[in-house]
Amino acid sequence: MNARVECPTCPTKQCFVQQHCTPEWIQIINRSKEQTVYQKGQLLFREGDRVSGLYFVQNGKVKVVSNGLNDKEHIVRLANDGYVIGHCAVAGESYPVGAIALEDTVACFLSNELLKSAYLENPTFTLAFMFYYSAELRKMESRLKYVAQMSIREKVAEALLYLHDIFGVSDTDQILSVTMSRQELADLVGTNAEQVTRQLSLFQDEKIITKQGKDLQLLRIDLLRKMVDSYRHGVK
Amino acid sequence: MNARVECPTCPTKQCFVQQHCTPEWIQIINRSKEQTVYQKGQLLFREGDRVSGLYFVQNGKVKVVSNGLNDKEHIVRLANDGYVIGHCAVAGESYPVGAIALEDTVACFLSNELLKSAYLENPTFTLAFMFYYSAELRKMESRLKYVAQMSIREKVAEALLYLHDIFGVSDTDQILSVTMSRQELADLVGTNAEQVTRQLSLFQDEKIITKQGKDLQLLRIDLLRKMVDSYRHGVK
DNA sequence: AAAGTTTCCTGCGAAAACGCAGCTCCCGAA
DNA sequence: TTCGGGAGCTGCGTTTTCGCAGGAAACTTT
Repeated sequence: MNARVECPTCPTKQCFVQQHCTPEWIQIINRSKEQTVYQKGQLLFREGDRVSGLYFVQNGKVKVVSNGLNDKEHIVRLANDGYVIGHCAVAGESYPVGAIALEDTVACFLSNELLKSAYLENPTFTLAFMFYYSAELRKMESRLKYVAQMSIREKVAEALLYLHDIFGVSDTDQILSVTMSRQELADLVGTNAEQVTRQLSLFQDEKIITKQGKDLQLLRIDLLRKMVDSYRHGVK
Repeated sequence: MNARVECPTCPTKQCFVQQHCTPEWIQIINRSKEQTVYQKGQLLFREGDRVSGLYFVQNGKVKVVSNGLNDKEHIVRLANDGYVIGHCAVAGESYPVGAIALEDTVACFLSNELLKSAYLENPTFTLAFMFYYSAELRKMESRLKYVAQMSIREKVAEALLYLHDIFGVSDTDQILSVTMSRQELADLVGTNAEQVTRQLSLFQDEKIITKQGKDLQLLRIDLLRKMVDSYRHGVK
């Protein structure tokens, strides 16, 4: 097993703790945090569990899912290194979603009690969270619009761009840094695996993407973006 | 015209300013705020405008919209008394959405500069915003799931429940406190006016709702909730 | 390398959603 | 009371999406 990562020397620099807490608080949080290694496919928490704190992704990839109709799961959002999972909650609330590791992942758990004190003694920490949630809200509103009005073709394009935004691509050959099954992609955009497959095949015919084994290479991100952008500006 | 409403005596008790700022800060904000009366249909701000602060709805109803394909507008969210509109933004950002009064509305505008000082000197004010945005984010994630996977029937049911949650109904006869056109309902759920009309007619046939002139009376909220809940728990 | 398992691909009929077109109803103005 | 305009309603043909089913490909296990 890997050694525990200590906050003061954590390489995940975008973590709010490192960015916005005083050195003393970084030490306090480091002592109190619960660091866990999750295997691919393992649950960080389950839908319905009592919310008792927040998870900070130190290293890895996580999907946040919610169960819909017919055991169909809906991917609510995806998280990469430095992202926060779980919402700040008032006492007694339970998660409306579950979180599952997409690959081996290290996450740090901070309890609500600890966070509460940290909020009050690190004003910019709180402010950072406020801005973070506000920004996430905006992104979500944006996605809502897409999912509500776009065709399957546009939805799949949007999903690829979303993966690109969150996880990025390899520097050299534009291969998406995350591997998702057709079903997972479908769960992300709200359709079924067949439609996703069909659309990806079409994109491949059009030389917009190429399949490299299980991975996807984005040849023409500009065209993908155009599909969604033309939409965004009301001109098709 | 109506007289200006002063913060210390404002009847909208759920406003964050009144709830979480010190008396001195309530005075400061009261002096600095810009209070405006918007006529029904008037814009608070336009999509693309530079973000320079937040709008607090003192009294009225507002829809936050974003333009999609073919001039189709998408209603991102609805706001009632005490709700906050506009996100906290980093410098230079512009609104991805516009806001339009659904009926005559009084809103107070606070500039980013003022808010910044208020945040730093009223810790619980900041914390309240953080929780607010977090809660809104959760709601939005939930709506995203619905909109992504539900049938038109379920979407319309969800929309009625959403209106019920935000604006409520008259105490005596369960008539929705807000009047929206078929087109606006369609913009809310991401479909077209015809489907909404059809579905509302079906609901009326099933004695789930009744039309009272332009208004809707919700006879069986339990059945509407069941449509969405059964969905939520994966059992149809 | 062969067998087994899982994921992916694709054709096709069924179902849902769309959107036009024509009609009715409601409300305000003359 | 009548007229005109706008919103709402609904029938129907078209398009899109769905989802099953059968086969191909890829990955695992022995």
